[in-house]
Amino acid sequence: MANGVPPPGTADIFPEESRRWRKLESVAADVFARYGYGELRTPVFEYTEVFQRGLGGETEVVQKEMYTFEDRGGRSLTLRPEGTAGVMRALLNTDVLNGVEQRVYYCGPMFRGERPAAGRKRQFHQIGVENVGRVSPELDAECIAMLMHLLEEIGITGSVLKINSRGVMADREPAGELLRNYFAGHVADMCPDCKNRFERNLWRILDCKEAGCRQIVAGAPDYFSAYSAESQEYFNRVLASLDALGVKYQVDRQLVRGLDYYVHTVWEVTHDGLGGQNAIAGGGRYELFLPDQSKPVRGVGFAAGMERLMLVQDALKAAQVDPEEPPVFLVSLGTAARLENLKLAAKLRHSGRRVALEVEDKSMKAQMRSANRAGAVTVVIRGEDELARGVAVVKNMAGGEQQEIPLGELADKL
RNA sequence: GUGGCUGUAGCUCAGUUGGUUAGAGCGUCUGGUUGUGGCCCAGAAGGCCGAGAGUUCGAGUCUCUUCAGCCACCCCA
Repeated sequence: MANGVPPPGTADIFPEESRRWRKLESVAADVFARYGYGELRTPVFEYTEVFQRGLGGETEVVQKEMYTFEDRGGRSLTLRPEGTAGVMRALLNTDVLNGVEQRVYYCGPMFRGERPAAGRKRQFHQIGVENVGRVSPELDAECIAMLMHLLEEIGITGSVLKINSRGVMADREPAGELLRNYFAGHVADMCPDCKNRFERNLWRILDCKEAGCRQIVAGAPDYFSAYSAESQEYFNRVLASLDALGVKYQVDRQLVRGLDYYVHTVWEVTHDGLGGQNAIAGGGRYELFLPDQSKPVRGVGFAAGMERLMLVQDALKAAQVDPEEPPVFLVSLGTAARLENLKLAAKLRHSGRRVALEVEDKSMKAQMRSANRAGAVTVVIRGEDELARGVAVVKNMAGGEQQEIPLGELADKL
């Protein structure tokens, strides 16, 4: 079991790689800040009802992918499968229900009990934003534009934005009726999943990938025309705003998305070269009902899968990391020198420098090797002789030249 | 939940029709005379060959089981 292997669908991220994660997070934070978004950190688990009510009991995520457990107080808790519900729960402590705007972003681990595959982990990480309290097509467009802006800043090119409208809740019935009447005549030819969807989750038939179902879907009536005039106008204004912002999109009437809380605008950003999991980000406008609340929280937002973003960066050879400052390496000859170097290291570190040194008794050759491997640009060498004379030898690794520096001037020369 | 592929040193992998002490490259460590890295050379450490059972005189190699990983379906980010 615990043979250095983490549980299925989880991963250890070692320092070399976690630097990439930090870079991605910091670029995102920087971009979001320009749009007025601040970070909101919420717990990784919530009361189970938060997700059950928030995401809708019919969603597959809720039905079969949640990590739910009981705590010692007998409360049912769930590891968050997505970020929005918890953020909404937290924002109940603000005035969002009265229309006061909140702009927040989050990032961190999410948990879904799926079978792992390329770009799909059980503990995966999302970076997402929520704009809550206001309802406006321009806001939806700005949110989408911000997502595309982020992708641009992290070097992801060639992604495709697909967009659609789910209408408002009141549109579901008439539009759904139109689809139901049409699909009713084709149920016999559908895949087993879609036969089931026909009864329980009609709209999901639209994005079935089964060839037979897609053919049926291709002939489906234009449900958008069954939406209210307001819903149609809302969507058209989103598109107009995107045009104004120069954001390219494809209207895709088959785009439905798996979470039940979406209304009006929904979108998804895909990128090929990821294998089966080609969605790198998705979002939309939502009305989310929380336990004990009669009014829904209204907002718009998106989430991007961090692992997938990095996979795309890999494919594009666009990985970003901040260069590390090379350390000063202290070489010690003898225990007395080592003790002095330990003190010197502490002093330099307190003044902000990166310092590396060998603390085992090693030959000078071995220490120099370590210095080289550590990428040191300057090396400070001290032995009995230097100690006695109050100097240190400073060597430049690139050119190889070295000189003696009095201790008093040492800090300035490094 | 269903299917396919794969499990041999820290890493990437070889291991011939089953045959003695299991290999390479990279990495690590130590040397190549006094206190100097990268390149080169030499040497060393490091593996119950994923686990369990079976066939056999003999299994890294064959069979079964199991676990794990990857990939696909599904679902989604």
